[in-house]
Amino acid sequence: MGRRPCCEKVGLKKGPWTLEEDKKLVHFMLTHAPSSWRAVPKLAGLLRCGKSCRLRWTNYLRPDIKRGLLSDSEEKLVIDLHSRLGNRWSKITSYLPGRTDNEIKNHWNTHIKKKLRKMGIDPLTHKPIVPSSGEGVHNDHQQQPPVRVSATDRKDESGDQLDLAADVGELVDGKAAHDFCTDEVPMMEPHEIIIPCGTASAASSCSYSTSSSSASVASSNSILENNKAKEMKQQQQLQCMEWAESSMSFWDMDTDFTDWNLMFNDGDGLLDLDTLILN
DNA sequence: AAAGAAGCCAACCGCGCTCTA
DNA sequence: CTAGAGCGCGGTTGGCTTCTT
Repeated sequence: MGRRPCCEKVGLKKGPWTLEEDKKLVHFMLTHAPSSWRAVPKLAGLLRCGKSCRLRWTNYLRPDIKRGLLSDSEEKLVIDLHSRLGNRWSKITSYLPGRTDNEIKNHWNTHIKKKLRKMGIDPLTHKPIVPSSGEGVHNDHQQQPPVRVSATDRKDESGDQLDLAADVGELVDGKAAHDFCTDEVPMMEPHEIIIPCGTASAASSCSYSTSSSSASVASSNSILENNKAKEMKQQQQLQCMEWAESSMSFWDMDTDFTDWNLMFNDGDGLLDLDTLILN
């Protein structure tokens, strides 16, 4: 039995998003609390599939996204997390507030991999590359990459998040033992602790989690739909609407989206939404 | 200045998981 | 218990930009 496509592909637009589409999606997301992504394009007046909308929102349009190059400390954190988690980008991203899994993944593939190789570290295994005669610089066959755990295995990692969080804390404190040579990849110093951009009250008061880039509105909503969370939902929807209303002035001004980077990212990559919104 | 190569990243694809009826 | 719907995730691709010759 073949899997049905996520939506009827006929007549749906693909490829790069236009300014108009972005506007529609952002406006919709800020003014509604959609219960399913499937319904989003229809309700927002977009000729896109729900999946495409979710991707565009989570990877590009979300207000709490921190754009621009990863800082050194972020990069170090990614490297360390990758050595522990492997290619579990969403997991890695959850430790980098404001970053998206797609962004981290791209950055890993285009920058960090090269950097590590240059430093003599195998990006797969995080072990020093041992040049062997007759073969390339890689010794992938000698070292297994971080074990990719199955979903069922992941269930057994119930304490994973907390344990790793503690590890990251240790990492920040410089106490953790590392799989790779710390001489070559300096660890984070305490002063390098990243202050989540989500501390901007505007972003954090909204239901969009800043602790996990993959925490989409949909996932938030699926949680919120839970009876146990109804009360929270009402509260968060109110907060979200407050944010939306206050921020809608952006859209009323015939906003040029190219200015968004400036709006949501200052030179340090830290957001100052409070200032922006309150003004 | 032009052409080709390399780099980069947004977006797509499809699998697997969870939830629900 | 089962099947279907929907979502999240990771891998891959396509096309634009920048660099090199």
